[in-house]
Amino acid sequence: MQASRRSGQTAGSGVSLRDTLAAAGLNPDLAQELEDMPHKLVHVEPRRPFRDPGVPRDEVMFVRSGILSKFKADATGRRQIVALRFPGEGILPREGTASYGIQAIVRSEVMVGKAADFDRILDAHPELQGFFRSLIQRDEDISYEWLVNCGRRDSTARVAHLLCETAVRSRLNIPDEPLQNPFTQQQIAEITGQTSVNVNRVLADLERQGLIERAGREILFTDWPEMRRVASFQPGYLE
Amino acid sequence: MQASRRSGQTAGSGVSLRDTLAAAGLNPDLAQELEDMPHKLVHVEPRRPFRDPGVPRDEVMFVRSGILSKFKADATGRRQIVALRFPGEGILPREGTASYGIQAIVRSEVMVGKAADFDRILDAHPELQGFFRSLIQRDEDISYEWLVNCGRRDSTARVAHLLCETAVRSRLNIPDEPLQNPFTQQQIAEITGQTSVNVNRVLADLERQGLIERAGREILFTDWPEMRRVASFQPGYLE
DNA sequence: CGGTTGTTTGAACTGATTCAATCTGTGTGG
DNA sequence: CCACACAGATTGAATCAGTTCAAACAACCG
Repeated sequence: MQASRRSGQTAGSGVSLRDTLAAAGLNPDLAQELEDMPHKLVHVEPRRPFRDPGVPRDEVMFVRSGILSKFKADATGRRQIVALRFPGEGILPREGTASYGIQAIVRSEVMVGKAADFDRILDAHPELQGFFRSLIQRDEDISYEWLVNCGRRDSTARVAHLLCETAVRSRLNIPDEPLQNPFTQQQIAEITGQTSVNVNRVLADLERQGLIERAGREILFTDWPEMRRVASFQPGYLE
Repeated sequence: MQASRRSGQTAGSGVSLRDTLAAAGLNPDLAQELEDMPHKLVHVEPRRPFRDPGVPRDEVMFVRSGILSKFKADATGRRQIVALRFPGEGILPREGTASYGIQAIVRSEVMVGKAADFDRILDAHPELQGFFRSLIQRDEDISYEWLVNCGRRDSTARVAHLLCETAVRSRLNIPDEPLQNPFTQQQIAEITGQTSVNVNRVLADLERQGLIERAGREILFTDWPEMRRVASFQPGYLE
């Protein structure tokens, strides 16, 4: 990672950690120090075990490209995806074991560092705490919004809401730029708490209603205001 | 609050902040310092507006008795409760506005302090950060479990799971001690993402199956192992 | 007593699941 | 270049879990 200090570009493609942190308001020197932390750059293949539930989660992760998912399973083994991490987002280390596992949605590049190294930097710079606290609060807000989504919205709104959130978190220029939909219908089902069969019908519905157009995995938002209304999507919770 | 320094008991009933923090592993001097922070002791009436969504949340809260809920509403106004706070738990301040509102489930005593005062203590004692980080992670784990609950479990399991979690978080001695059920059926519906009518049928079902016995608001777990199985309740996520 | 809030029950309806089959696109090896 | 395998998408029919609407009932309280 040392090479990056001069060029401003780290090895591999994707989002730069330092730039992301700086853009989020962090002191550039601190951002640099975090980027210079010892770490591996891991290429994660989609839908293969990456981190299992119930094991210690003593790593910091930063997504440079692709998408990671946190998932749990109920007693009968049905999977529920409980959180996503887009490029520029990360997963903080935690005490003890994590109840959730981690898998990639699509092929992803992830920086993985040791919790011990991360904590050392955190201890040396108390002003980092407030910064990470507000990142954590955003994640909390997203969880709450997902709970509303699963608990209170009908199947169509749930899928529409996920598409809206995905578009915004992918930093798309909506509605001009099409969304390269990263999810299989099975994954959308695992996020929105339904079956893939129904997701398929809902997507067809959304297209029939003229809210989206699909070409393969590509989704174009042809009526963004109406899409937001159907999804009851208020992007405020994403900041 | 000064009076409490000597007696170890603060004004009003309920859980002591200092004792709770100390029991959670915090240095007793720090626990005392947090307890001595300027604050009001507020009595919150159930199901009346307490804190509205969309306003700044520049307060720390600590629940001494009763139960607080965080709630959101979808576009059509249907409420979803996204988190609960039992005695000994709290709500941390946050930057900007909160997307959720706060209401009491039952009459509650809540210590309410200013974020500025709280942050001052936090800044003076960096070792507090790790402590609060692990509290936040528990809340995150609970959110994730709730997502699994809403997304993947059927109506019976959802209600059963909530009852199990409530019993454990109330620190009951299960199954001997009966749970003084704090929720109306409407509130259970708002937590588990269904209608109060169905909650009523589910509760009747659970009783018919011999998993619980009800007397007014009191619930006795007559077959705790089977109850846990039906709910697929693994209390690990509560620590 | 009347008013309010919460619980219980019934009947009709509907959104989503389940199961199963078919279709499509993509990659692989012969 | 074709045959085959495989993962994902699509469709239909039957079923069912949970909603909706409406009404009755119970408990509590000033």
